[in-house]
Amino acid sequence: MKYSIGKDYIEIFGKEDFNIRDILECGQVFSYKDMGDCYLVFSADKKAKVTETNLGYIIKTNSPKYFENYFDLKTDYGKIKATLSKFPILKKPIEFGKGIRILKQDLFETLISFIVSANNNIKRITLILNRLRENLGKDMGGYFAFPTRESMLKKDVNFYKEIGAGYRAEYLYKVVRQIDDNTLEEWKSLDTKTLRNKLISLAGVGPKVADCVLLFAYSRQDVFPVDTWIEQMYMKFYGKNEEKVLSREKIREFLVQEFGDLAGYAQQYLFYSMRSKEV
DNA sequence: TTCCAGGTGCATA
DNA sequence: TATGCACATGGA
Repeated sequence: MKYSIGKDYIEIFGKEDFNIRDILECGQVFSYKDMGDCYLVFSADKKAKVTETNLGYIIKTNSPKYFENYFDLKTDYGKIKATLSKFPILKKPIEFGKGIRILKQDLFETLISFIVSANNNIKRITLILNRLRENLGKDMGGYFAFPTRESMLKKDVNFYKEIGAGYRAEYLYKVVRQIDDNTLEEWKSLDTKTLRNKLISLAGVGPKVADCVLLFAYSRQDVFPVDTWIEQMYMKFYGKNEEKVLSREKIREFLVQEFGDLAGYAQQYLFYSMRSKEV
């Protein structure tokens, strides 16, 4: 994909491998706002404004280098889609979500966000995360940064309950005490399996949340987050002749095996199309 | 009213 | 290793 970077912008040429709606609404991220004529994207303490143009997109931001990495602009999605399209069940999902790119999100923000996401709905997840930003995030003038671990350490369990986190309040209170400021960054050097186990050891992090953090923040593609939608997808395409429903762990093992190093991408196309009822 | 939302933690066998 | 249940909250 062709793009150019300036001091305060990135210009994307072409729309085949970059569709901001697909990217933001495919379920990998909660920190954005649909403004009608553009999207505002927030990550950690940074902001970008993404507007569609005749030729492609223009991304206005003070941190173009950061968002070049965030949007994973160096990866050739045409190639990934060509390879995955050989799987019959992926043909339609890829056509439907052809503009998806898997983001490289902030580690801490992704961890906290997906802990909040567990057994929750998108609307409420966004609400809780916005309250976190407004109460604990740095005022960046017009928007709030995602809270730092340090700012979250200052609050007790009650605070997290008051902003509507429900029983996840305990998890939030605990998790910021289980890691220090460098932990998540240091874990980057670990292999996927070891890293996954480290994540699962944290409060509020089980297999599904761990896989989401691995995929959407650590850029590990050899994972396959299995949730209610993927469960349905599995039953629809693979589980027809099975006597009893497989456990999520078994489904995960099968799908990682099936798609190998591209499992993460495959998952996102499938998830997006299932949730949009386009399969 | 009941069910569900991108599940996790814990007890039990 | 696998199964069952409780867990806050709000919308459909």
